[in-house]
Amino acid sequence: MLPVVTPINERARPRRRNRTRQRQRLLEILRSTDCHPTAASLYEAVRVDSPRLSLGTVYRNLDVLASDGEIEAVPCTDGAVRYDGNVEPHHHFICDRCDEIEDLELSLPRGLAARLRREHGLTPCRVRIDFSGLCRECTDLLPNPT
Amino acid sequence: MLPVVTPINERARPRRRNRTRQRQRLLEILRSTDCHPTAASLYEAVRVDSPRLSLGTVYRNLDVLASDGEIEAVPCTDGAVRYDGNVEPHHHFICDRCDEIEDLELSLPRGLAARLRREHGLTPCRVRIDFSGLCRECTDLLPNPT
DNA sequence: TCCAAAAATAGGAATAATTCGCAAAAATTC
DNA sequence: GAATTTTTGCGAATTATTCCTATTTTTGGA
Repeated sequence: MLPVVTPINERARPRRRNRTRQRQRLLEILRSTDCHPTAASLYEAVRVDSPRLSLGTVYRNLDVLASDGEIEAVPCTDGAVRYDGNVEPHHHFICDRCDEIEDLELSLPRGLAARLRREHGLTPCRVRIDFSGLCRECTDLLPNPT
Repeated sequence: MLPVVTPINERARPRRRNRTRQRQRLLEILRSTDCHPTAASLYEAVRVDSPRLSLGTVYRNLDVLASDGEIEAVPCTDGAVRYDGNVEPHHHFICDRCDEIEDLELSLPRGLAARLRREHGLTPCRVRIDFSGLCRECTDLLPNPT
């Protein structure tokens, strides 16, 4: 049984965050790329400079960053979780063949949230739209339809 | 390095599928509920009648059913994968608090696929829109905003 | 109805992904 | 720079999923 929702003033106690080298570095990497790395590949990347970094720290920091809204976790169709340093509202295109994720700046129907609340009684906080199919490169690899 | 895309006529060799009790039962359960169970809870459910069912069989069959288009795998924000017996085009609302998934029949902007192809060179096969936030029940549990 | 071939299963081992616990180290506050 | 709090590294534990293989089930044909 789930607990009753914690009152706003008691939850998310604004615990102080120290600025650590490790967390800083992860954020840096995520912000400097268009890719959507997994925890494991971030681990590899940071370890080049800081071989003592532990995998647990990577996971811990990705959680922290995500819940602070500094990054976004992207669950993929295959169950993998990837991370995105782009927190501007946007959506994704996930390639069925090479699993690459591409950011999509797509205008979306306004008023969708209002409609959900009005017609369904739901309170949406996030909308995630993932298109999947073939990216440009993989489309080009397909045998030409005759 | 990924292999070149297999030509259409060579792939998905129509391997014969036997009709097994186990797979049948999983499909039955998924079709008879609005819930979006995990592999583990399906395992529990089937084991009530068939205690010899193995978890590997559940996973194998969920994969088979999904790739045959009989069910749909729904990757959630927390990384969990849930399964959906409803394969009609629809979207989901995932509650941030109780993790329940609700199907949403929502009309979506037509021509989105065409636009993606035209403007981005992408070939979308599926569009998955997941809204998340609070479901009706969890909205009601929130302390009243003053 | 019985047989042979192919597909699927149970069961368990193996792997992968993620979380946890805790002592030591680092960051922050004063 | 000492006290306090947060974070880390490390390894162990957990969870989710896949893989392996001998056995069983299903199926289509004789």
